[in-house]
Amino acid sequence: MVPRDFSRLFHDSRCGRVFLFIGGIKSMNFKERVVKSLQTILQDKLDGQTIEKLIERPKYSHLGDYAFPAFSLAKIEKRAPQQIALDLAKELQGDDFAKVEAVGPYVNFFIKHDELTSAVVSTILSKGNQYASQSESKGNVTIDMSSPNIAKPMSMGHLRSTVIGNSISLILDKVGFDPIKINHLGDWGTQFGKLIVAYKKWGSEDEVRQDPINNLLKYYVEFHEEAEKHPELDDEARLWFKKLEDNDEEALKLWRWFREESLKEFQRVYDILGVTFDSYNGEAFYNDKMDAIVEELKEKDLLKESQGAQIVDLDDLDLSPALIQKSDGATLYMTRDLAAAIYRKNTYNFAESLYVVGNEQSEHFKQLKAVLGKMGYDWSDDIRHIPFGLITSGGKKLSTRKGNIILLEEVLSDAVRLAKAQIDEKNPNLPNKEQVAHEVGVGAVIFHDLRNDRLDNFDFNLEEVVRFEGDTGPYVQYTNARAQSILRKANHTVDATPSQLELTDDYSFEVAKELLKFNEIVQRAAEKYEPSIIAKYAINLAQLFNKYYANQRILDEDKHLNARLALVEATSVVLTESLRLLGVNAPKEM
RNA sequence: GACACAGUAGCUCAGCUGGAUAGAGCAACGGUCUUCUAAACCGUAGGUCGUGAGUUCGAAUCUCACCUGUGUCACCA
Repeated sequence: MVPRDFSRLFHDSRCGRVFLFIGGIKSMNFKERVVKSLQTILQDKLDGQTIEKLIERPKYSHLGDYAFPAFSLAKIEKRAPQQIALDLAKELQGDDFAKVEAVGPYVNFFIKHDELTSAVVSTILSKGNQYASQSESKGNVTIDMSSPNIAKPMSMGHLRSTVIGNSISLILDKVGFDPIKINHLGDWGTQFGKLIVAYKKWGSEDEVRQDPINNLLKYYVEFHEEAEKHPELDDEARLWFKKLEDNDEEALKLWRWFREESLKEFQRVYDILGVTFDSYNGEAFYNDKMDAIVEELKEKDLLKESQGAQIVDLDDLDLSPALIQKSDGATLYMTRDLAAAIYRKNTYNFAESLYVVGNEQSEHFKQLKAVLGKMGYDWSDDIRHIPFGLITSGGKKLSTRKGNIILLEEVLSDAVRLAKAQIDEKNPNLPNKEQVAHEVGVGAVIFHDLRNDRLDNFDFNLEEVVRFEGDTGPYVQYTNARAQSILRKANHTVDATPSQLELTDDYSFEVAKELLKFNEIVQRAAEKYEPSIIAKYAINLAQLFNKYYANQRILDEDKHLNARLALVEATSVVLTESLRLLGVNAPKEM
């Protein structure tokens, strides 16, 4: 096993050979090597940048590790690309590659297995979980995420925002940003008028104390049912919300109580998920900042009256108008988000401001950006809506009002229970069963949510969500646990000198090539705010490692033992780090 | 109706800025545990990439039209 303070040990014991080590790292850029060798031949025809853009990674490994298509040269030279490829391959023979071969119109480059493996593995072992990290500081990024509504239980819908936002924060942190996670709680609005009315009519203090959220929800659903028959209830609700806004003592007291009880329950779910926040400033927090916004809009001559309401006209941008103030003078969602955006800029001076909110609100965020732009804030360009797809149940949209919800906490506890049953069956002597069951069950749910493109809609299906086989979180965790198990059994301190890490078989080579890709994977995930890129990568790496594991004996006492163990260790580092970036734990045993 | 997002194997989905034979997982069928955790591995079967044009040496990928699904479209968030 590699000791924890491995990197220090490495440098101390090998300072005499630092140059050699640096040489190993430099040669990590194999693509560059391909570009350079082509460039020396093609100087007058194509520049380096063009060549680099043309280089691709073949789909099949029998076609090499990098390939150069000769089509664009064919145009320049007016010759058949097949012929050009043949000529190029002939010229490129030499020590730099294991093989350079023309196949049809392509020149295929084969990297030497031992060279690539040892370069990648030594780099990973020396950097540990800092592999693919960037230290350059890129500034603050606020992330608006989770944002459940007070007095309503967290549903699968909130899971998406929470888990995607959390993963994005981890990914951005890895590439050098300072994420600030903001839970913009839905703790204000007319629904509190409804809730107060419902509580006063049908509720009891005892009930709320016993099971706050479920009973508050019950009142809320009941209100909507009754209000269909008795519309005057809505007027009553509006009245109570007005009281709340006017700091009426009874209304405020109830509001505070509902909020406090709700937060306690949310916290329980966040603890299960392992998610923390830097701010819980929700809608209510901006209450006293609304007038200033309305004033500012007025001053900048952006407000217009329309049908009794105050709007900002966005016709010139092909957007429907942004509603700032209702005809009764009350402010709206948009107004609060304007206040929040400005407050966040002033408080955090963000480089980017992200909103992890469902796709159905994309229009709203376009409007928000547009209004901020019209207000003269050039940083409105730094505001980004990170949308995600809808979760449905039985093909229907989830609606708190109609009582059609999937309780997040129930899903999580089901998942943990099933994970526990799995452990009892497969590994009954495992120490720490409860802890591992928790990590595996919750990991399955989180991973399931992150493995697909954010924007994909999906219909909820418990069996699907808590599956432990195939393309799942537990599969990745299991792969890592097997790797760890080997390292435990080996009881061997890995020597990370590049010359001690050379492997030549195809299975290990495929693993090493995948490990090499981690850098650009992290980069792409950060650029696209897309955790699924990491999740897919983790599955891919796990698949390749499992093939290696199934086909090559690792714990054999021969001269390559150290190299094989080093590859296992490096794989475990990257699998663990991939899972961490998704917000999933990687138990060492399961 | 307008706008947005989507349509790839029976099901759930990959397929990066266009490139060589369209890939995984589930489900089905068959094989692999005296050897490093079988939550795994190997094999078989399964596809008019919604439809039709266009751009290109080359299109699942880009453009346009159409069809289908979902969402949004002024006092909810």
